[in-house]
Amino acid sequence: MPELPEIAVYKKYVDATSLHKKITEVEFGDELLFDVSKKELYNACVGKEFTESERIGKHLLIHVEDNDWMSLHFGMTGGLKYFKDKEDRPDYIGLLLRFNNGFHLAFTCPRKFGRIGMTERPEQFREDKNLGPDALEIDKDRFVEIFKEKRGMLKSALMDQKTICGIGNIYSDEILFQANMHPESQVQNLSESELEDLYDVMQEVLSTCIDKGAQYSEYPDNYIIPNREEGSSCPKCDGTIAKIKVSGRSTYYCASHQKK
DNA sequence: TGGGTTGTTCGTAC
DNA sequence: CGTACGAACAACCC
Repeated sequence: MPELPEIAVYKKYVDATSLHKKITEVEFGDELLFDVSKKELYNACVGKEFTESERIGKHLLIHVEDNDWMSLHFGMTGGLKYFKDKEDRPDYIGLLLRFNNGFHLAFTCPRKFGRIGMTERPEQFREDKNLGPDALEIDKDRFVEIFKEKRGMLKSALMDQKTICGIGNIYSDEILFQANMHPESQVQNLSESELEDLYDVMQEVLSTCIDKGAQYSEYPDNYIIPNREEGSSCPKCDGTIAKIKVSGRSTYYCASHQKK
């Protein structure tokens, strides 16, 4: 379920399992490559090690020793699995790397919206993808500056990857729920102090969710994510969760404590 | 069975 | 140029 917190957890996972081991084989499953051929990717990786990784928004970049960075985008259903035994091999593999210790790293993606590429360096990638500052790394002043210039609906702005990157449908709902703000509020109507509050809540939600390993079941009791269902009772007040469409996406909020 | 789904991108309209 | 909307992508899940 890949938005910023999930990718942050994938980064930790890659760092803990897959760095500094020689890659001995690369296998391709479902076609997820863009701007790189199988041959290029294969030649870039075999005989090399991963040295470090970086997260930019919902993208994970992994540096190949003496070479470029592999870029992973997880779409709606992408995931990673590090495994050794055949019976642990996951389904829906898009890319499979074998290491010299007998383990494998699989990039899985049942719905095939994931993308794998290569890029020279992270900053280049950010420019090419037209990504705004990362939601977790941006500082408060810059956030306020950017949002003061924005128009349109608050939820759309939070989800717009070129405004800030990393937040998608699920976490924008959570941030607005915790900030007591309506998803359809117009950004230009927010005061500077409201933008500062929004920033603080955004940091709090993202870091909490990363701390919890992006496991919904571990999230605080007053989060909407585990209660993201029309008609369920609000975990923060005595309201009821409503469902609307914003930016074409299903949006859940509490009309009692999230006012426009 | 059909509708819904955590993401991105495109065309179109304003 | 920035924003809004719908459709498309693919396949699983209930």
